Amino acid sequence: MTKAGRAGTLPSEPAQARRFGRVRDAQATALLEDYVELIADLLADAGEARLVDIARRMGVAHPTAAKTINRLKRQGLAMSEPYRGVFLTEAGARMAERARVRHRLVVRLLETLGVPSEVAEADAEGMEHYISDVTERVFTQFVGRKGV
Amino acid sequence: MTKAGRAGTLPSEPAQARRFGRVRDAQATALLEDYVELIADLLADAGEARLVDIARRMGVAHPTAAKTINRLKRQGLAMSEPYRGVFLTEAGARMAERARVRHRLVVRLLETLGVPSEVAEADAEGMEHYISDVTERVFTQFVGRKGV
DNA sequence: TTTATCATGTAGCCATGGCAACAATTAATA
DNA sequence: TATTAATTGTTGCCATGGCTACATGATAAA
Ligand SMILES: [Mn+2]
Ligand SMILES: [Mn+2]
Ligand SMILES: [Mn+2]
Ligand SMILES: [Mn+2]
Repeated sequence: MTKAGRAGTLPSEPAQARRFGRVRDAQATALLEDYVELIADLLADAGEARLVDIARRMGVAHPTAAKTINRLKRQGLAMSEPYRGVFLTEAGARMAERARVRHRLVVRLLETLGVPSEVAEADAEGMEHYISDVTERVFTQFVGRKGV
Repeated sequence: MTKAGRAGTLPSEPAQARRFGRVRDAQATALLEDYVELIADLLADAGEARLVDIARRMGVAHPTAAKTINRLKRQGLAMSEPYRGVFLTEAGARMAERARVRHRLVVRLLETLGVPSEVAEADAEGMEHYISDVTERVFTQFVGRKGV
């Protein structure tokens, strides 16, 4: 037996496996997205993105930030000379821009639904990485229809 | 200089660090939540939760699932005897229930906004772990007002 | 121009979460 | 019952993403 049950709430095995696989993929890029987004913001806002500032804003020790930045460089998303600040490649800048758009969209969606700004910012920082293109379009429509 | 800029889009340093810290915390428990939720579903649906089935549904190799289940046991969320299926402790069952509620809520919210069911299920699998209590309440209100 | 401070780099440690390969046990079938 | 198949366990590998401690380079103060 053990196979019968009551046709429960479980999705099909391949479908569920696919979903969890997509979550793993998204998780793998989530941190990189946050880094390039932050670097872009620092460049725009302060003219440079220093390791110390990146580390402080991410809330991690500086060697942790250094390692992640090396990973960005290996993946062709960032560049830097020793003891100089960090810059984004074309690809990095594109990723940052997409991340920024999605970030602000999710914040706006949450605020439109009535979530307080501070909470919206906090929750968006996690949620933003798991939104598909389809959902992104739906969100855009919704915040357009409602708030301005 | 380098400090001036144009009072840009950046949040305060401590606020931003706090947010990223919360994201890291949520990420750390995300996988555990998915496992206990799946185990609960398998128990309800098939009467037992076997390692093979868990691994297949998670889309990972069985040693990967075995390691995660050991972690669940270490954290007092699951129990199992060698070569028998996996069960949840009180704490594990509670976590599963909360995960299940949030999962379905996020799916319903997305569907209510007009996201197709299949996409809603996929996106919810990632988003669900980053929703604060406040946002959860807002979502509940919203789907209550709208849907049904 | 020394000297002190600050920023960056580097090494090594740990836990997580993937994998493949092989061993041992349990269940199914011949 | 004996053999085969399936399940579970175990080991060892890798990359990621945290940390501390220490070395080195650059900047600011004395
Ligand atoms: Mn983020
Ligand atoms: Mn962001
Ligand atoms: Mn999930
Ligand atoms: Mn879930």
